[in-house]
Amino acid sequence: MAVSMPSKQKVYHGVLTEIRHFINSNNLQPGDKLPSERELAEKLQAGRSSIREALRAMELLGLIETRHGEGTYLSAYRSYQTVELLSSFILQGDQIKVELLLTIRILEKEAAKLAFDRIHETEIKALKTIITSDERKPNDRHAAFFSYIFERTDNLLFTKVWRLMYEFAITVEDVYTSSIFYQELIQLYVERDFNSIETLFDALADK
Amino acid sequence: MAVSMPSKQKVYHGVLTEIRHFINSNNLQPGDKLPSERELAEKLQAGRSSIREALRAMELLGLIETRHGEGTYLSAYRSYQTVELLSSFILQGDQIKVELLLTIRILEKEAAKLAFDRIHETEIKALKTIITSDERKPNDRHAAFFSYIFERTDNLLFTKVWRLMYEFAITVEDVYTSSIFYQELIQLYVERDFNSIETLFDALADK
DNA sequence: ATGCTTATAGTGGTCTGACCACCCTTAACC
DNA sequence: GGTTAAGGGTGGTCAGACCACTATAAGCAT
Repeated sequence: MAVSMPSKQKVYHGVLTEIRHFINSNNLQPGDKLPSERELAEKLQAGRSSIREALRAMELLGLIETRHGEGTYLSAYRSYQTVELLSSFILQGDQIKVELLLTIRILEKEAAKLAFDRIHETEIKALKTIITSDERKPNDRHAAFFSYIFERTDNLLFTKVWRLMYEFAITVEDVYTSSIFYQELIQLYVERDFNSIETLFDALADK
Repeated sequence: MAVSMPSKQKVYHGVLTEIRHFINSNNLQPGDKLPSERELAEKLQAGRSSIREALRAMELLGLIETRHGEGTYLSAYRSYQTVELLSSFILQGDQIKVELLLTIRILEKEAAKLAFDRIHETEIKALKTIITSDERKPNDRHAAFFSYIFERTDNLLFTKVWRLMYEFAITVEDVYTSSIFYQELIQLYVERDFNSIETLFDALADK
């Protein structure tokens, strides 16, 4: 019947919070350097192992990047390696692969619609250039095509979700479609036919 | 000019891979127990601290759950605490909150459409019960309502993405809408009016 | 036999100290 | 001046020691 505060928060959780605080109050940007592990341990009054547990978790989440012999840095984006490793944990059954592809298609469809008002002559020309380029592999061309579209949705979070899932997906399967599809989508932009976007993507799903 | 294999993979990365292997080959299910840290250390020929770094990373990702004095278990879902902590890292600006809400709305709209063919008399009755229940808080009612819908999309991944973002969102803002909205959506199910779902959600976005 | 209490072993949680491998800077050398 | 060597700082890893907590089993009283 103790009245004691639970307060059982693990040290590494606290460290995580402190590091975030440090990043915010010092206004650290991607690429900036964090204090060394030993320094953090002393400053936060914790063992170095606890600091490391927090740091490794952040690393796997793609929030930081550690360079042996140099230090720990705030990273801009999730590293590819991490995504691949994560995907191997999550993408185990065949069912989930189907779901992943379906989900990606949904996101791309909505992006195509969200960006509709921001795609005109200039953008259409850029999109055409992307799909006619023979430089890239099909998956990369698909990524470049939709990256361009997502950038015009004005929704960075939406874009990040898509990108994350896309990177998951290509570790296990192909995502690109027939080149006709891209051309048809572009054609809809040319004709300013918003409502047919839905239909175009639906046809893809039934394939 | 050494020919030596780089092989600079960190131990905790290897541990991660080994653990995944262990889970797969033993066909462990959510709720099952993992070997103890000391046992893993011996089995994988690694220090306990390296094991813990891998485990903590997995924990923050919501893949496992550790219970002090008991052991480590495969977890079914991400723990709430972790989501809250993660969100504090990611959701820093106001802009991203707007984007989050928009993205959630998109996911919910698509779920409402995906589940369309699986929602009839029985399901409609259940949905009505959920929104008339006064037991829950608005955010919980919203979650229950759409959880029910997402469960009928047959896309577990899609559901998980939504749930994750939803848990992010409610740590910083309200997500529920006016109760009229839910009733209108239900009405569309009653009238078997698929095409108006899109319109209904669009109206929500303009609000 | 049944139920309760209490020891005990096993588990995660944390810290310390010690090395190693690596990177960069600086000082010494040629 | 250019090259090389040494040192200090950093992450990477390990071993061992405690502590806190939980479940189980042993012992006790009823």
